[in-house]
Amino acid sequence: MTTSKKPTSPERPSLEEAYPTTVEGLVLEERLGYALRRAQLKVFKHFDEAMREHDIRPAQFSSLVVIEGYPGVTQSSLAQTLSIDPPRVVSLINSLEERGLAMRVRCKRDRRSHGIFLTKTGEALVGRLKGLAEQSDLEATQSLSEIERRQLLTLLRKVYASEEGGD
Amino acid sequence: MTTSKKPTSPERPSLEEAYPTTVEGLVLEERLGYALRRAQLKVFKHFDEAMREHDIRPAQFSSLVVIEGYPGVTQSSLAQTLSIDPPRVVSLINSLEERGLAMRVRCKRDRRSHGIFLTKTGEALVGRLKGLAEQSDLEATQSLSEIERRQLLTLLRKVYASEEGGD
DNA sequence: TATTGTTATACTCTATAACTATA
DNA sequence: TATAGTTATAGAGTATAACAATA
Repeated sequence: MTTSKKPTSPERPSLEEAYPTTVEGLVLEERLGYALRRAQLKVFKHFDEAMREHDIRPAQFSSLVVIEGYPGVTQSSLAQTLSIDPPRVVSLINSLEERGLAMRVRCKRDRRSHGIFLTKTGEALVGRLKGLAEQSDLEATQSLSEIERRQLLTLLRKVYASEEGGD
Repeated sequence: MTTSKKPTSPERPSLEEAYPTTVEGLVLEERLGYALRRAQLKVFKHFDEAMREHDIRPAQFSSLVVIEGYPGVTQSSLAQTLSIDPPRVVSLINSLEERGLAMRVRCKRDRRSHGIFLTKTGEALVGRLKGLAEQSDLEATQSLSEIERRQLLTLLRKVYASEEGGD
């Protein structure tokens, strides 16, 4: 319970000479957070490669897919859906708008909010991107069978979907 | 194959008025990268809370655990093990050394390299932290049964353990 | 007064290049 | 020359506070 932050003077280990060690097995591999981060790094690396030709970042892709599914979605709703902060949505939509992929349309009923829509260009691109993303996922998880891949997706959803108050 | 980057002038959607939409189901949820990121965010949030009292970041925790398992590990080996870059290891070890948790010992055989060891303080702390981390993982995945949790860990390891050249 | 979107800011994480000291 | 560690730096991603326009 008490904060053990007070550093004692470091005790020198008994041996005088450091010896290089080869790290193989790892207690760390029992930790879920570690496994999640490593797996995510791998999958995202593949994703980056797949999207490089179109210069699309993960958050941009996610935004495009949500806007496609919910044309006219507001920025605040998008922020909530992707669980990112409103300021991030601003630069995100700016980048999509500058590239002619999406556009803001002022809402007449409530002139504070903007609806976001895909342009024709954006619609064409997101269709292609979804195919690339799916292919990238498959390549990144070649070591899994189709059944295992579905199991993994189900388990991950079960983890993040369960809200317990804070989120 | 061709890069469809040339943005055409954005076509205004047919409707004049944007309407707020409620986002519920999501095609995005079929994407592995998205599910991984969301699950990781949740697990890491719990981890942060569990470690706040000791002011320990995920990378610091991982380093402590590896050093505990492999006393005298070199910084380059640690970088490789955690798949982070050497410059990151420097500031990481600096922070641990400043807090009296770990220390560099110059290797006599090859005076370029340092072996890293835990201090007595570091050893005591990492023992406590491992317990907190395990408890945090359990809390973050309350929606999973014990069997499902093991399944998830196995699947994740299978994903990131398979090297295919690039990593 | 509350809400949508925005600006400004800062802090962490990450990646790269260039330097040093040793080999 | 090659390697281990270091320094400096810059780019993402993320989080917060403060502000403008509108309700």
